[in-house]
Amino acid sequence: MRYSDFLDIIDESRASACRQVFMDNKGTIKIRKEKTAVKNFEKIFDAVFEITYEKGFAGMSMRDLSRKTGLSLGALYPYFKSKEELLAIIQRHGQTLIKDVLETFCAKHEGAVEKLEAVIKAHIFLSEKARPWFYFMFMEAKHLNADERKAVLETESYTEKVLVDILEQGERSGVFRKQNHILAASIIKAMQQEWYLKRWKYSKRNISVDDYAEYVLGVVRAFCLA
Amino acid sequence: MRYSDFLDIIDESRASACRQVFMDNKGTIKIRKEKTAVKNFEKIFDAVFEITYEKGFAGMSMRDLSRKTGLSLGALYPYFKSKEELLAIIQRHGQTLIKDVLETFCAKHEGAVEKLEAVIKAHIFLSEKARPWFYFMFMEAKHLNADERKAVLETESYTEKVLVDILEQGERSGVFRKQNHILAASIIKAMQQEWYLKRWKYSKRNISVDDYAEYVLGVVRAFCLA
DNA sequence: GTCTATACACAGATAGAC
DNA sequence: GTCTATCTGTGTATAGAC
Repeated sequence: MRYSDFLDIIDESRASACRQVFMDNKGTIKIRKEKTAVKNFEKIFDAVFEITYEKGFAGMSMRDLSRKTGLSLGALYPYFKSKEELLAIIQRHGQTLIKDVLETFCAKHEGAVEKLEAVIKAHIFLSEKARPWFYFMFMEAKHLNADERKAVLETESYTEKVLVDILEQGERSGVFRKQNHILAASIIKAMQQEWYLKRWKYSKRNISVDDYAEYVLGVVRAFCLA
Repeated sequence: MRYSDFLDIIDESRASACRQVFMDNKGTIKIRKEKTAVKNFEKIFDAVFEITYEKGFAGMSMRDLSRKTGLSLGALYPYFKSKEELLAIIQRHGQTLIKDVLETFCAKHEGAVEKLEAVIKAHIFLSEKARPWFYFMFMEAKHLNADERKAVLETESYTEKVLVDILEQGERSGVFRKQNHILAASIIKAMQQEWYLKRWKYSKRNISVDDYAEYVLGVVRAFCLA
């Protein structure tokens, strides 16, 4: 699977993400018209990611956000009831995104080797497609309140468990070697994370997401295959 | 080399770090007595790391810092002329720490394999010894001004280059296989980073720094050795 | 839905007594 | 060296006109 194949399979666009956010938060969002909401959420999220990449979420003032989106301070609040809530909205959507994609690609294969490769690549490709979202989720998780933070840890455990289960399945069927699968899964996750945390390094060096994903799979084969 | 051996070789303690900071910043620090300065810098750094781990550096107010250190607001400023300067002091010291340790352990070996293993372990062990420092450096680099930020990127390039040079040396002497050494170095750095970014995961699971370092070396051998 | 104007809490930083 | 008191700017959030 290459990145272009991945894009054909999942239809993840900025607009669809914003529509999803609108549906999931109808309770707190004061805006009634979907079209308006989607259009402005696009502006808002883009602005949040851009400003936050520079100075962090805590360092972003609502005035910064107002300036960058072109919406006034007063016009922002109908979209989220507080700055804290805005953070939570972004984090929650990111988590469902990850879970949905992993489930989709897990279900596509039976054999452990194929399943592992699909799941690893899907995660890297999703983080490429929604790079600012992933970067934001990682860097700003600490600013969530206790409950939301717990949800992040649960997603973290979930994605690790997906990998561990596949590795165990492969050990039983003899394709993967016997080893500490938790450590193996952690290393895999570390390599996936590298892609969206240090993206600038790879852009500068013309290393594409396909290059990177293939390299990671080579490493994984080297230390997992029996 | 095990973690305990590493500790015998480098004499890195909280007090020695604070003494170094005091010496390196005599120009801006208003306190004259070394003993006082070291004692309070220990309190200050501990407090910064603890508060920042919870809410980030931008989210830490000087009043938070005052409360946690037990020093009044007015008593803090003689130690650094602004909050921004406090951030820079911590980042600068962290960078010299990394460079010094890498140089020390690079010089200890001739062969590429031994050199690579020593350098990888030294970095992981240093990040274990100064864990909060490393975590802080990574998470708060974005709040530096342009010049200090450039210095961080240079340290990043430097540590990567150390690895690439060793991999190339080993390729020439036939012990490492021919491959994209930049990607190899990046993956190694990603695994090192994992240790201090997700430390809680490993504490919870009773995986020691020696366990982790050995596992990483196993992975490295699997995809680097000829 | 979006605007302007504003409430009021809290930030970083300093002055000057001890 | 460290304290308390305070200056001044900026933060989030809301009210009410359009």
